[in-house]
Amino acid sequence: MTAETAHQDNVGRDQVERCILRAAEQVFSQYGYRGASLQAIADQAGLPKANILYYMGSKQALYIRLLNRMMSRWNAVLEEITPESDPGRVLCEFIRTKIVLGQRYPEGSKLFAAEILAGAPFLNKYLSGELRDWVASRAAIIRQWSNQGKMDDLDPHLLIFLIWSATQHYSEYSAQVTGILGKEALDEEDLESICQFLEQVILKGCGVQRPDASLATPR
Amino acid sequence: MTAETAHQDNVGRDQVERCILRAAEQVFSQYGYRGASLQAIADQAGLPKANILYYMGSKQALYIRLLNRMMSRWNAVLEEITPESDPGRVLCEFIRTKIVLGQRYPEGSKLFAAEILAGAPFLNKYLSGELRDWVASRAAIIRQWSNQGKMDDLDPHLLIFLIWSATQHYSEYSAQVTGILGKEALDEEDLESICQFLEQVILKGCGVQRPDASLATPR
DNA sequence: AATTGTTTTGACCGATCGGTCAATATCGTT
DNA sequence: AACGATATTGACCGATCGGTCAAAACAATT
Repeated sequence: MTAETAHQDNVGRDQVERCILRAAEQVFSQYGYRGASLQAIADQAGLPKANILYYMGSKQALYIRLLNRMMSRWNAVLEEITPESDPGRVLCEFIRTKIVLGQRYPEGSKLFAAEILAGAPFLNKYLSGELRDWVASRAAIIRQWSNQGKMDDLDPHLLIFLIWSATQHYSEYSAQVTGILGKEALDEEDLESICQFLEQVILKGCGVQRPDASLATPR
Repeated sequence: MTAETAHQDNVGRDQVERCILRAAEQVFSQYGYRGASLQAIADQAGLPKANILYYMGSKQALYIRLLNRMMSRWNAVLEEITPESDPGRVLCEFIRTKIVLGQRYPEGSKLFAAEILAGAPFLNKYLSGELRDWVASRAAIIRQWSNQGKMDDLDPHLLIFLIWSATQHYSEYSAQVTGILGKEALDEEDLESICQFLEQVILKGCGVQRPDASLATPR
């Protein structure tokens, strides 16, 4: 048996839809938009193919719905960052949050990655619109930190890219990481080591002091 | 017109094969193994579909041939590394080489990425075999550098992953990077900035001195 | 029990998939 | 000019693609 089916004992639309979305996320993340088939999604969900279309309308609508859901999951990241924030604390939180998100939604992360690989045909407006603004505003704050002497003078965009890539690696490239480390999967201990490593190297590399718990600013 | 075709004026097998491989690399890198179609590859190469199969045998054989070609391109990286090497020099070369390879073979890089995203169905033996050994041997040398006090005591595997992810980002995620930076493509100047940034942050983050050209060791 | 609206699903559509094959075209050798 | 070897290509195969549709099953209200 592959996954729990929604064939029986469902109570409402929501449960069926969630089941479909979960199945679709798995299939799309593995094979990308074009490589995924509705039949494979239907099999994964334990439903006939026609039922998928009844609930989701079309393959494209289902795919876009998954993309939007994944984007919304990332919206909470780095929301409350200000020029007065402690860079070390913020960067640590950034790294940790990205790692956790990648582990919580590995299929969603891979889905996004596949979309970018394909040239972002459905996301180019988002990338050069909302996301660009998001990055620009955070970059401006990081720039201020540099000017205040809180950290080295670095291109904030490249710093954000560095943290993105270094953290996403462990969800999107999990097949490579586990293959090389010889593990079935990454456990909590591994993830903690990875967070510690990235915090240490990146913060030190930026000339940022690690946040000291005993001297922690209240907020 | 999309690409130069091999339809006319070819001189031999090699040229036709190279034309097919180039077209196939483009299509596979965008859509992954399952999402790519032989018809799309044929159109890209300017040849009838049957001709692709005549030269390559099957879709899978063509795909595996592309994977092998990409792996062989990476073989030269970090070949001549020893415990006596200067860590700063080696890491800089590592970063720079990976960036250059990613720019020279962007489709190949994306092809590899798509294969990993799909769970590495064709590469799992390579990942947990040759590549694991390659990483282990380099990790052992990095470990010795740490013991010699040449750099901080860090998990060498995670350091290699960091450099991989940070550099590959600019080829595999080029759609995201250019979208956010608002550029058509990355030029030489951008790439030099990226190399400088990564060298500075990662080397400093590892406690490695940057190689000073004026004090350069001869080899 | 009858009626109405919502789900479920198998059958089916034209298009495209990877792959085969035989007919044709081209070429090098004699 | 004739011939065997190699390339090229359109036609075709069964399977699968995304999507439609109507009939059946189910649920809820009267």
